[in-house]
Amino acid sequence: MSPRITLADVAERARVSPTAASLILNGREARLSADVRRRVFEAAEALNYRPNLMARGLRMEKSATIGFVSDRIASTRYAGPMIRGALRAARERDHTLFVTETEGDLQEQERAIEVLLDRQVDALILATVTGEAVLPERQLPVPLVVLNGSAGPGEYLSVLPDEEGGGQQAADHLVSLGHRRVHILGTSEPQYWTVPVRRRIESLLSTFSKAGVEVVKVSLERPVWDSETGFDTATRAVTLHSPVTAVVALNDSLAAGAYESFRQAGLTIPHDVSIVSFDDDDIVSFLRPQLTTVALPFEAMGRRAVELALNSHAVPSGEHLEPMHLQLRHSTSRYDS
Amino acid sequence: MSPRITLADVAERARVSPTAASLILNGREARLSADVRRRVFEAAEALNYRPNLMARGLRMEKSATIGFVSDRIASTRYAGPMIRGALRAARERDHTLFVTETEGDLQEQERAIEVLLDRQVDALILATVTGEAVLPERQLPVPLVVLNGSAGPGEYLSVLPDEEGGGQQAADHLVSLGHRRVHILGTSEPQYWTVPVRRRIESLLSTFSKAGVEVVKVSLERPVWDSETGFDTATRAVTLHSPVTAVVALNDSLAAGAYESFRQAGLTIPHDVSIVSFDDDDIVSFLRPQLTTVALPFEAMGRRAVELALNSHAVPSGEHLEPMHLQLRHSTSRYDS
DNA sequence: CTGTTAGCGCTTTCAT
DNA sequence: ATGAAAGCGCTAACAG
Repeated sequence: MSPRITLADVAERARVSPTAASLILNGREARLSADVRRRVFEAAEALNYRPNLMARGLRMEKSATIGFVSDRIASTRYAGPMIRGALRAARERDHTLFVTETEGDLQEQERAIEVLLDRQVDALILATVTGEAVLPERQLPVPLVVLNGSAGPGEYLSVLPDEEGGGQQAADHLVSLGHRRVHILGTSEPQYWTVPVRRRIESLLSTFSKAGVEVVKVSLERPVWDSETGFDTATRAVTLHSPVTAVVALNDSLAAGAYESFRQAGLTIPHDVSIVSFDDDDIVSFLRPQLTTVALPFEAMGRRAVELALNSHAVPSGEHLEPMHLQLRHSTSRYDS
Repeated sequence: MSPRITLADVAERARVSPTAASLILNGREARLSADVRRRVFEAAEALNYRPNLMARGLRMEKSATIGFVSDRIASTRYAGPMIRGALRAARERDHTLFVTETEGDLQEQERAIEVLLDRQVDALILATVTGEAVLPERQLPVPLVVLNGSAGPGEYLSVLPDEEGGGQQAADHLVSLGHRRVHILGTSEPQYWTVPVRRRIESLLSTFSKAGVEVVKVSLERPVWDSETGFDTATRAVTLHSPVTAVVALNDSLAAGAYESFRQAGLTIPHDVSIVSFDDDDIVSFLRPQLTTVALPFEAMGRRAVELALNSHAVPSGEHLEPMHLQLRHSTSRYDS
């Protein structure tokens, strides 16, 4: 009933060739006469012409489309901001995102990539929430950027938080407040560490060490960063050792557990114990006093991923680090020995 | 360097016409000889042929694509599960999702819809987090389903949580536990109520009323459902009135605030006061004792939205309600008068 | 400066 | 049972 308006219709109405119409509507009309231009625009307007992007894509061998494949999108709050950042950057560049989720299944990842390539995406973004991506073996016909995952040895582009800078900021903050004895909440055996986690921990350790601050270790009961673990382990850290004056929680869930643990132990934050954390998860809004934490720059990372994906030719492969920022709130205070 | 393998290549290698190859690879080969079939499959396999979905879409005037436009995707945990449900349903049907975010900007919504139509999506899903969608004025060339928003007077399809059923479950639960005097935390002046909210509240009210349970009203200080409000208002409800034995929080954030409020008032959950809530937000995992809450069925809704979108011809327009489910946990107990 | 022609890769009449 | 040819809507060579 509503036959699609095509470029041919516009051209006909403007009494020019499709070529002219195409040129003009795409702003490459330097040469066309003003009168022709006007007629074309008028016709397009009158007919309410909209280009068929599939046809254009077919012809140009470019779809103005990016495939975003994520391991998890719903079950964590990480994916949302990454997608948002990617979406914004894509929109600014007149690209649209195909979004898919693999649910951590490698075979599904392969399948998703195939399908997206069949759709002629111009680039792929492989986002992970775990920090570790498994890359497709084969050579891809389009650029791939790994988002929030280390790239491994290949020639891939990857975008990661600058964990080293983040760790340093957290540690420096506590050092500058005069703390001399701290606990890092969430450390488990090194074999469990993903690359980003390792960087975070090592940066913390090295910064504290340089400042001569003592780090008290309490090994995790389970290598899981949830609030239960935070509760259990913080309790032990407070119970079993001569008191630390500050703790660095390796993520906000651990910190939330620690809050509860300290409350039950009768310890006041930040008066009795300071706490600084990582991630700046939404959940921190429930904590009182408000948690000082080093934010994971997910939105910026998502944005960066599409920027890189669309400029892969002009950009060195390897890791691209996005700065982390300390969110100063109210869970830390000066330690007066 | 790697020239795309086309159907023509496959046909050539199998020494058949493109027509035959197409027919066979699409399983409409009833007529072709077994030998030809074998040759085609072999050739496709050998060349690792993959169809160009843009070309197919152009020809078939069907893209096997759905446009998902959401007002908010990152800043709330609602969108994630809806997208996941939609993603899963789409995948099962060999469709791919374009995802966009409008950030609540109506003009951006129009723009997003235009772009998706230019991309020849077969259907549109308009998801909201607020519960209220503003629909495009004009007649769309493809089916549109409103996700988590009431559809208004138009001929649209919409998917909503069954708030009435959810409200009833929450109220029935408290009634069955013997509570006779409850507070509904989060009610503000009716002019602030969105359609879903109104249904939730009215269902609560009517169920309590039928059971002869007294509902204590405390008007909200601000019409905002966050934990601060929950804290403030719960405090007042406990302070200003003869004690209620149970509260229904209209969402989990309010409940979280109430938890803190009750704790400070020296009230134990569920011993002194029972609390049941709505949403089953991730944040509830931080609450102790664990919160009994009526889950919003977002994933099922997302799934349903694509099912409807792809079968719009065979389905009555109007609202489609997805059941809500009470998650029984540990924040309620029997009231022994 | 402008228009004609061809072709992106696919599916689909329509002949054979 | 099989293939030739047309055409989806667009843009890029190439002529004029």
